[in-house]
Amino acid sequence: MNETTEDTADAMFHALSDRTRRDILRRVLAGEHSVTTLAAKYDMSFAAVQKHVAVLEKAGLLTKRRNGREQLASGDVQAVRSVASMLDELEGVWRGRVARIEALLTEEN
Amino acid sequence: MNETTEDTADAMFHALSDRTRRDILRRVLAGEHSVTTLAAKYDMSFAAVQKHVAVLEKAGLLTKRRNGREQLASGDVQAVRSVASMLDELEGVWRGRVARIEALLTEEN
DNA sequence: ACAATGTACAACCATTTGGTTGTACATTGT
DNA sequence: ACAATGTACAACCAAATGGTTGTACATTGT
Repeated sequence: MNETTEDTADAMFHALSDRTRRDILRRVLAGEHSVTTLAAKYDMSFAAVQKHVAVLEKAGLLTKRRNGREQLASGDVQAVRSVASMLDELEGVWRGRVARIEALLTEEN
Repeated sequence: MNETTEDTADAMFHALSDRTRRDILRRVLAGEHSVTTLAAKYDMSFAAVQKHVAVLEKAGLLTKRRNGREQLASGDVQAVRSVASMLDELEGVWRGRVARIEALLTEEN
């Protein structure tokens, strides 16, 4: 678990901790959307939505590509999976606990 | 996706967005630890660690049980799995995108 | 050439976060 | 009875967060 990994974990979980950002991520995982198109869906300023997109982008959960004057955002499923695998690691720790308890119980003495 | 679900998602992802809290969660998933035992592991005040434990508890990722004057904290693997399933849902959205593209490509016309 | 569109970013503001110290209180051990 | 231990919580503080408005700038359409 190096430092960089923890930094990106911080960024990813933080990005996912806001419901507007999770909703944006759902939309861009389903297909490309321009920032303006996304902004139209929410009851807040364009700048606010643009910031949310930037947070998702910094966390690596979303990428943008230029198309004329539009910025098309797309969800990065690989990044989503990497978050899932962090949780798997946690579940693995728990399984270790259970395994140790089992070992104690079946120990012959 | 009701309101309460989004609230707990907010709380869980937020709780996971701090490396100290993820570390605490790892420890308590591996086995019960008192708050004081946990606090000893980190270079910060007892109160700070106690707050982190409270955040994890509020998010439902950890439960406490009293044992004399100690509070023994234990990780809730079910909660961890529920976070994982939220990510699965997101991945499902992405798979839907791919499926739609595939359908378009194999469409006969 | 110029207006309209799409984006980025700065400056600002209220609230939340992550830390601190100090205090209070219950349980335990002597 | 009293000291030590384990916990909770309030009050405080600096920094980050999530929102706003305003400005600047590139691209497109007429």
